Amino acid sequence: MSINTKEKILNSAIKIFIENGYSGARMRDIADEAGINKGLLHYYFKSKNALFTEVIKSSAQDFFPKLGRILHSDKTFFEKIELIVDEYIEVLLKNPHFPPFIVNELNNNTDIFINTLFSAVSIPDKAFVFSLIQEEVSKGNIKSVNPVHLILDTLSLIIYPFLARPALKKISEMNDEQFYDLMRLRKRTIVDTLINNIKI
Amino acid sequence: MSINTKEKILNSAIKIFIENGYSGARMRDIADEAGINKGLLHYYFKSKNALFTEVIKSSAQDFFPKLGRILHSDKTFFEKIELIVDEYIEVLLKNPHFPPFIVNELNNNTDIFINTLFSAVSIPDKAFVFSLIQEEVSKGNIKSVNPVHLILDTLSLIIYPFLARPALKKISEMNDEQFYDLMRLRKRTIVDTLINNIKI
DNA sequence: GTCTATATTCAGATAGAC
DNA sequence: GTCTATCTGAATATAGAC
Repeated sequence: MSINTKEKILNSAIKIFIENGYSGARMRDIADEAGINKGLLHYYFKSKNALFTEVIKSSAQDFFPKLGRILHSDKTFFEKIELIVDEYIEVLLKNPHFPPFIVNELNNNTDIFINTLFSAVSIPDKAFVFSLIQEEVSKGNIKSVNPVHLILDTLSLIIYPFLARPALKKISEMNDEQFYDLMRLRKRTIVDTLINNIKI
Repeated sequence: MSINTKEKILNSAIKIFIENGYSGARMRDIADEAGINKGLLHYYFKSKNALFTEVIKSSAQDFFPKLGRILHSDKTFFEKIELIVDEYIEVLLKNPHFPPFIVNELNNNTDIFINTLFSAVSIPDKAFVFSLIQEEVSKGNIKSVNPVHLILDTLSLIIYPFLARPALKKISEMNDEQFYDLMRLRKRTIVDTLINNIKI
């Protein structure tokens, strides 16, 4: 069945690319993972590059739309922070290989990668996020902060542990389950750190 | 001159490996960068892998020893935090490609990479860092915190912007110089965030 | 649509002249 | 020590049978 096979290839490609990066992933492995042969792979996707583009588009769908919905919701500012931390970490726990994949491609293939990403999903608008923060400042709800730093703080605290995960596991002699537990506990810690830093 | 050539190769290799990662780096490019040919490259370094090992050893020397010296110094706890943030960011500003390089190799080649790293440089001892933090807690100088989270907070805030650098530059329409200025200002922000979070 | 077999390309490694 | 030329192997991509 045509559609089924294409789906199967795409899912296998997501897995292999995300685990190994572009240059580390082999068409051979993707074909094996999908239970088909290399020829058929090229029948559905003209080239490795074309397949990769589809993978970026498809996998990024899980991440950014959710973020946008929270930012545009009618929750309070502090509730939004809490929701972002909670949901982002949950998504990453389900896709722990995603952050290193993004970092790697972003740094090795910047322009192509960013353009593909931007054309595939809607990234929350910078100006909108800035205005959200500045509004809270002028209302006197939070300290006067540079929005760039607040955004960087938030992303850093959430994402970094997933990038350092192999080192963290090795040094702390953790298994996957223990890493999982640590990150779920860390949600509270991150929210506290962020709020401690901006509350009046 | 033998020694000079070997040095030249090593410096070129550091540059090429760090910019492109292991699988992205080509022996051809390293030879070109060093102004020699591939044959000579293999004369000095038996294989790509052997050369890579030397690169890891050599480049990691800049990072970890400095950290250890600060931790073992006789400064106060808060001064140590300030020094670590300051010096770490300075080193990274001089080597902005280093964090994505480490993250990539760490995630694609975990065991070999970590073993090579540990054999090359002395990473600050986990137990020692923990005891530093716990001592401050029992002295009543800082809140009772889980050392793992404090260490993760610190590393996250310092390192993450260098991993997201290409995206940050693109979204904020920054050039290298502006990124540099942002990170120098950010030192103060990071220290404040960390201390805000642990002070009594 | 799916397969096998083959062509092509490219990077790592070696051999051998100077 | 340094070079050029060549070998080998691996991975992407294509051709063509079924």
